[in-house]
Amino acid sequence: MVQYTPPLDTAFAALADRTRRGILERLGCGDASISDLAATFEMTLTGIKKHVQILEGAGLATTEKVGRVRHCRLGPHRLEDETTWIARYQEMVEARLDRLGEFLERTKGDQS
Amino acid sequence: MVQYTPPLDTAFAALADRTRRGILERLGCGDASISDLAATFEMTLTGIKKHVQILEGAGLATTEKVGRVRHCRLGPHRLEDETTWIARYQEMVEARLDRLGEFLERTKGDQS
DNA sequence: GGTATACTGAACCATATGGTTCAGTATACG
DNA sequence: CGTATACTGAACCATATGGTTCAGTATACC
Repeated sequence: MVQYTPPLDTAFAALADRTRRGILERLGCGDASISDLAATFEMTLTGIKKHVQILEGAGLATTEKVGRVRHCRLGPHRLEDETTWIARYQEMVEARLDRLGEFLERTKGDQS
Repeated sequence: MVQYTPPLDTAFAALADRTRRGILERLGCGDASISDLAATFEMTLTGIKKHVQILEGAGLATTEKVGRVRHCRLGPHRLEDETTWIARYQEMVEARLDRLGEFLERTKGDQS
């Protein structure tokens, strides 16, 4: 079995790390180099590079090497599918609560 | 250092697995037992139980043992913080694109 | 050309993750 | 009481993850 990893997996996994979310927030304030990020998050260049690669793999960051510095920026992925999935989950939870409320409503006058 | 795991980590990590998302979708159609889920996802009871525990830890599912069967249902967590985080990310990406567009607009007439 | 800077890659390490098996325990039911 | 069912827990396993160090390579700058 080839066990293809679905995009939702990679995006959610990328977001499941504090440091990576931090990097994205940092990039929201403007582009940064690997060194910049390493300084900000007190981590080795190699460590930061791995995180950036994961973000890149998930489409949440893009990088471009200019001279000896690699510039990192946000995007291009907008997390549409992830948003949709979560919205559906929220609807399901709501629906469950609605059914519960309905049940309570129905049984309220039913007491013998 | 205690290295406390932030809630966003656990929620996103819980969502980063195909099987766990499948379980949540299944629960959206109605409560299910461990055995039900094991049959649906062709996995051992133990395997399913681990996934359910992770979902429970993330607040995405609740379970209650009645007799010998454990009933699993959705909720209570509504993923509000996760939604908020993603929305902020999306705003940042938009803002980045806006700045880029603005830059292109500004330089368009600037050609020597 | 020589030196400092910025990154890269391989190797390594500890721990986490996603799964299994197998031997229980607890409940239901004839 | 005996047996089937439903789950649980411990042990184990392979691989992934999140980090490091160290030895490069490539670019910038005097």
